Amino acid sequence: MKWSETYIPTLREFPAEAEIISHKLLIKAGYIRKLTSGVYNYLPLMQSVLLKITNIVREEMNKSGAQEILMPVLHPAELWQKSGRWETVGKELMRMRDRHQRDLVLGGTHEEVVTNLIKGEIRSYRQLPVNLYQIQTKFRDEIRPRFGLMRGREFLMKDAYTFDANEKSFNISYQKMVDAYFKIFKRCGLETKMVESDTGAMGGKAAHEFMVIVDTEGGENIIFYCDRCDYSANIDKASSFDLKEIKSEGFTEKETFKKMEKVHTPDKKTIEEVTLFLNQPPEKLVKTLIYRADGNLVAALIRGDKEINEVKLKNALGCIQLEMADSESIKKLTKAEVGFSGPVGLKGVKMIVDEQIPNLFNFVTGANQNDYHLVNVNSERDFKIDQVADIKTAKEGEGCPKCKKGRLKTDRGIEVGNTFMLGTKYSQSLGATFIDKDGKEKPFIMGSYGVGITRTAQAAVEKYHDEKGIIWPVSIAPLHINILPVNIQDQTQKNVAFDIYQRMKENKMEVLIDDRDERAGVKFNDSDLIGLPLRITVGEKYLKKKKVELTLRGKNETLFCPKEEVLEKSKKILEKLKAVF
RNA sequence: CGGGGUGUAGCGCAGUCUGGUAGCGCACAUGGUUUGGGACCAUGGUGUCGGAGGUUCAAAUCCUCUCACCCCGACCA
Repeated sequence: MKWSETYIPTLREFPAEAEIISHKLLIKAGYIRKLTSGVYNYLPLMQSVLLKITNIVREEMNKSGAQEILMPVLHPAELWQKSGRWETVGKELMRMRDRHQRDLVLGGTHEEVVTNLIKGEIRSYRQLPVNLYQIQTKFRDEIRPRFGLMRGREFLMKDAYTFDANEKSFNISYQKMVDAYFKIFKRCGLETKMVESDTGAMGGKAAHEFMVIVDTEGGENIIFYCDRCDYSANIDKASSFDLKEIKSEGFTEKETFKKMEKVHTPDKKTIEEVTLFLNQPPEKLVKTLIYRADGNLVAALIRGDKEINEVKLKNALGCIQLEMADSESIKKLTKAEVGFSGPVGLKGVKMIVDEQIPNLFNFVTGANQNDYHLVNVNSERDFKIDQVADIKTAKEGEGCPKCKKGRLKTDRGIEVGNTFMLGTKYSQSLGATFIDKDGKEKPFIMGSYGVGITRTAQAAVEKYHDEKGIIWPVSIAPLHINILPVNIQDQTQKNVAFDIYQRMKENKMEVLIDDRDERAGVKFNDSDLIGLPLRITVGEKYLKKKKVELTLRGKNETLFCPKEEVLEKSKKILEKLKAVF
């Protein structure tokens, strides 16, 4: 490829619209351009990267026995109504109407369509298992698209769906996908961590996410892992136990119930204020948070030093919509300002408490009266608990729920893939069944598996860059080599550069030649910016000695070699780079 | 949806408070000098000032409405 004939619109300045480094670099280096919020054009270099990634995905999927298909983007609303997701997915679902006023959906995932596809056609357990996948554009009406391709409204995704006759077979299918995913990301140059995750609107029994660990702001997800065993989970799933509960006496061993008393706490609303005022540790306080779950008010209780995890709360309540109640509703319910809510005497609401609460004795709560708190409150004696559940957010340093010995640590990650154990949620709701060995009709056991293609590309940039630009892993670099004649006006330089270029092309090497009549600085900077792994500099300095320079992107060292040997040398270097992945 | 902010040349921005010829840098075009890390000189082209309405002799500037985009939060298959 000649640079002069390729659309690579690099910028001198960082774009104002981008926030994180990978987004800035993709725009500056001429890989992507925004059309509208969360929607991007992929320019030639980007398209090449995406093809590299999809090829890797395709190879590994095919190896695992999956079959590639292509399903429609446009779905009838009816299917989504049958599965229930017309309601549960809510506003993220991109909806539209046709000229007959029929509701349609722009697919953001294809469980409904794929289930419908095999329904009635796969009738026997003998035809199972089946794994179908596609690589296709997906639509999600994100509330706030951001970070370029990280959270777009339109993006490329590989999605796969498995159908099995029984749990045993399903577990094998699931493991195959997990193995394939580790291979896919590894081949893309990305180490990933597999973490337990919430199933969300997807439904099903369990789910995992594949995270690229980064230490930049691009890592949107907080993941927890144990420093002793292999436990790891994302923030919405991670559970933990509190070391304090075990260490400090009085929390687990029964204290004697003290008499409940009302104390005057003027203007002390926050945990911090009450803690200071009453000289009690935050662990002795209990927060009462009023939520609205599918329209009904719910009181959620949690220890003062913990944070509620709304995903966990939502799951525990089994509701679709969950939001903090507005202050008017709270005042009406508690007859007090927000900040003085408490469980004692609260009527007409479901009382859900975190699993730590039943172990607490003689704690402090709001009194449902302005400027008053209650001390020495005890559950069951002073108020009734309707439900106990883990509804708190895990914190770094807390105990591992799996091995009980290690402590939890945190990392920031970019979710590049996910896998869901769907069970029979979709096969049942859409009536997709087969006849099993025993002659009985049963719903398929399903799994679904996604890889964000565009997100993976950006995750690689977020992971591999320096102050000058992108440093692509060789396996997904748009091209391998950039030949840079320092001064294209110089006939010798030009001839040598083009000679190398021609020979490399004849050898099917992936090569770009910067044949632009630009000054050296511009070319060097652009070369670093677009981030091809190997640069071959042809300049006056060393040409006199019949030598050209080989420079690895991201490394400072430069190798000199006679121009006759550059082809072999380059091949060797690239082979070595490839071997790393 | 709530809070904050921005829309002026291809890109980055000034000008808006205090109404009076629409600017700067980069990029672009032509000519020349230069040529190993974002050159220099000269000349030149470039705008519905996001849109609509209003106030005014006069609006990028003031008022009303509206659209788009960005950030924080809620949300996230």
